[in-house]
Amino acid sequence: MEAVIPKPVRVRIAPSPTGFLHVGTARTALFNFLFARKNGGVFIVRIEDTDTGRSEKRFEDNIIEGLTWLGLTWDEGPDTGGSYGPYRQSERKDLYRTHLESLLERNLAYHCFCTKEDLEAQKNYMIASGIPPKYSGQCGALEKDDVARRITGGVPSVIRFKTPTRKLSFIDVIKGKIEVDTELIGDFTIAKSVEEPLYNFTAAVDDELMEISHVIRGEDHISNTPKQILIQEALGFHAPSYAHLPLILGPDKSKLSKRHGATSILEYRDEGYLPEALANFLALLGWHPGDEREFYSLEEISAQFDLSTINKSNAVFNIQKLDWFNAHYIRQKSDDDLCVLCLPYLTKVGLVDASTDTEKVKKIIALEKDRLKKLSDIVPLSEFFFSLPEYETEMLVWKKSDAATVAKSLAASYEALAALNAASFTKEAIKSALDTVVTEFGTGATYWPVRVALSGKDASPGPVEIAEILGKEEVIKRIHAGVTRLNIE
RNA sequence: GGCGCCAUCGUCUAUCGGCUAGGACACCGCCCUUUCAAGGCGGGAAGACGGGUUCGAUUCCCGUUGGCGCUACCA
Repeated sequence: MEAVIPKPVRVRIAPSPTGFLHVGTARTALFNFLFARKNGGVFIVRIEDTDTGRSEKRFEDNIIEGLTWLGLTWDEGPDTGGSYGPYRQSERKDLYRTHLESLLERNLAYHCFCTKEDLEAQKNYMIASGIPPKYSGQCGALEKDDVARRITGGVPSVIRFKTPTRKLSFIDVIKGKIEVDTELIGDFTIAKSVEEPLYNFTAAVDDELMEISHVIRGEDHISNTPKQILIQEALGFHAPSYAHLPLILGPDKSKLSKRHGATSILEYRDEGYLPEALANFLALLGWHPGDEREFYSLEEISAQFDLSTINKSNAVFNIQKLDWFNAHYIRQKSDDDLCVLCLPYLTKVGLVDASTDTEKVKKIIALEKDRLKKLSDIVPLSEFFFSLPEYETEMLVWKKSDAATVAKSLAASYEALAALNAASFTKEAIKSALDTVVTEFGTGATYWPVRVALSGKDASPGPVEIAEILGKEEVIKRIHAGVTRLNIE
C-alpha cells in the first residue's frame, strides 16, 4: 500500500562539497529524484558548504557533473536557480543569523566559552566514570553581562543549543517509529558564531525555508534528526517527513568508503560504466519494483517508485552485478553509439588517431561488443588488431592436433587466402576459401592456428571476422609468420 | 562504553501466517563451438539462536547474539 502524500512534494539532495560525488550520495540523490518524479514534486540540489575549511568549488562542480552524468535533473539548485534560493548555504548566512539571534535572545541557545581542551578533559572524565559523555551545560548558566563582557573581550566561543530534556520520537517512512532520549544528546553546538552556523542548524533552517516536505537521506543521519527536530520546534517550524535510507556497504560490510576502491561517480564513468547501468544498479540496491524484472530505465523506475517499499537493511555494493548491468547496456548500444563511446579509450592509449580508418574501428568494436564489461575493456580486447602481440609458437598447435599437422593446415590456409583478391576480402570469401582447408584438416585444426596467428591470443573472436577487418595484406603477413615459426621448430 | 538502526542463499532480493522458501549476480556442469564472449538448459547454495503467540511461523511479540551507524567548534 502506498503512503498518502499530503503536501506538495519538495525534496532535496544536500551534498557537502568536501569531496567528489560519492556513490552513496548519488544513490540518495537518485531516490530523491525518483520520489519527486513519481509524485509530481520538486527536486532540489542544495550545496551545504558551511565548512569553509573543507569546501571547494571544484568538488561542487564535480558533484553537479556527476549528478548530471547519472541522468538526474533538478528543478532548483545553485546552477538552475529557483525561487527558494540561494542554494548554497554559504550565501544564506543572513538567514541563519536571524534565526540564531532569535534563539540566543530567547535563551534557547547560548554562547559557550569552554576550550577544546576543557571539553576533551570533561569528556574523558565522563567516559572514565562510566557516564554517557555530553556537554555539561555549564556555560548556559553564565550571567548575561558576563557573556557580553567575554564576547567584547574577544574570548573565543561557540553557540550551543539548549536541549530540552525529554523523550522524542518521530516516524521514519522507512524505519517506522524511532525513539530517543534527548537527555543523552546534551547541549550541542549549532554555530561557531552567528556568522558561522553549523550543519544541524542550517539543515533545519533550510528545510523549513525551502519548504522541504520529505527529508530522504542516508541512515547515518538518524542521530542528527532529533537535533534538527528540536531546532525546528524552538523556531516554530513545521516538521518534514523523514525517510532514512539504508547504507551502501563495501565488501567488508562497513560503510562504503575510499578504502574500498572507486567511490566517486565520475571514476565509474571514466572506467567505462554507463550511466543507465549505474542508475539501474543503484536503484535496485535497497529497493525493488515488485516484479522480477531487472532492467529498468529511470523513467520506468520513477513510475513505480515508492518510499514505503524501501528495504530497512544495508546493502553490499556488488561490483560484479554492476558489471553485469553494464555489459547488458553496452550490448544494447548501436554499433555507431558504442563506437563513439569507446573511441576515447582507444585514442587515449594511442591505438587510434585522426588518421585511423573509423570504419575499421567501428567493426572492431562491434565484434568485441559481447565481450565488454566496461568500455575501457575495449583496449586490451582490441590491441591485437593494431599490432600483433608476442605469443608462444606452441600456442598455434590446437590441443586436439599436433605441430606437424597444424603446420600443414596453416600453410594450406595461407595458400587459400593468398589466392583471394584483396579487394573482395570479405567474410564470405574468406570462409569459403578456408572451407577447402577444413575439408582436409577439420575445423579445429584449421581455425585454431589461423586465429592464433592472426590474434596472438588463445581467446578472441572468430578468425574469419578478424581476417576481414585486418585485410588481406596483414592477414597474409601474420599467417606467413605463423607458418615460418612452425617450420623452424 | 553509550545510544540508535538492522538481521532470508557468498551478494542483491521475493515472501506481507500455509513454503517442496521464488528470482538475479557470482560459482559449477551441460549444450552451442576452433578459443573466448554472448545465448540456451541444468545444479549446489538461505530463514543467526532461544523463548513465546497460533491449528500452523521465515513472516507477529520478547530476549540473546551478531553486523552496521552515530557518539566533532565535519556534513
